[in-house]
Amino acid sequence: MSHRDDSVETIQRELTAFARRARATAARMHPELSLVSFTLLAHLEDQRGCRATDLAAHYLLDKSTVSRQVSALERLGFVERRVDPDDHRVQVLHLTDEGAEMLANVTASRRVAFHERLADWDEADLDRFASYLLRYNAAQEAVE
Amino acid sequence: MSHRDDSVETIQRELTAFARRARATAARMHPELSLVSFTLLAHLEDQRGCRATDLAAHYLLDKSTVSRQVSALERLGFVERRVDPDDHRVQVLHLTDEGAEMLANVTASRRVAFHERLADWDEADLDRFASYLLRYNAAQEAVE
DNA sequence: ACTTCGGGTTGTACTGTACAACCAGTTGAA
DNA sequence: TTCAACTGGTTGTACAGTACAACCCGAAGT
Repeated sequence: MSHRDDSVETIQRELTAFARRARATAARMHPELSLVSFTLLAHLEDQRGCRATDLAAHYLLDKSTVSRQVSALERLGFVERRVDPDDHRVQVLHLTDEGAEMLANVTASRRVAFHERLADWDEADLDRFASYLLRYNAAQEAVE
Repeated sequence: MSHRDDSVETIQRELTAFARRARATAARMHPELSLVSFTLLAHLEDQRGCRATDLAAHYLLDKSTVSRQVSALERLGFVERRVDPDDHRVQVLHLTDEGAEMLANVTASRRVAFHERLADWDEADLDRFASYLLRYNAAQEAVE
């Protein structure tokens, strides 16, 4: 097996290991906000509101899944819906103040965790690692 | 925000994005073998058999979860249990021939997928990406 | 011999997910 | 202008994966 194959094998194995663990780790760290909910809230913040359909398309989720997730987030008071006056079918979703606050808390503690894990990396390595992940995910997105 | 913070932020975001997608992608690619089942089978192959408890410890899963996963894999004919003659409580799990074959098939097609995704990477980048992932996961394991 | 320990299973409950059927607005074409 | 097709969203249903707690059984140490 070539060195190249070897590297691909390692990348495959390690990314898989990471994926397997990620949800459980997130759940342990933030029992109050699942990885998916967190992601959806972050997207809402990022986009300053969007439609449920947009979330579904962006994250490759079924619209029913998004509908239920959003309902849960609404029940928790983290999200509110505003009917679009131009098209009464659509509900534009927005973060509430509580949602924004919760998101900020979770983001902050995630940030701390990541910083700890990466504390002994030098800046050049961090930079390269980040760019590799971006490149990998961009390629992934392109084929899905 | 420093360049360092920026890189950490990106790493966090991209790893999270990857994790979110991994299960769904795996399920689409291999409806016959979930990411978890695949991982368990791979571990069995790697270790040439082990106990359910070992799987639970290694993957931070509850023993009941492993018990059910293993039952499913046994029903599918991919795994067999052999009672340990020295301790009648323990069942040593082994891949069956069908299990090994299925694992080989899935491994092969996963390998192809990863090779495609990484086709235009040069060898030095692959090598560094692999080593970064190893380093990251090793650090992660240490704290869990 | 009795207690405690360790490996494993079962009951139960919850989350995340998909698919299909549906409802309610919107839009375009006959 | 009306009706069919489309679009955004919800609900019914089903399933995988997971955890926790209660339990069973065999092993080990006192």
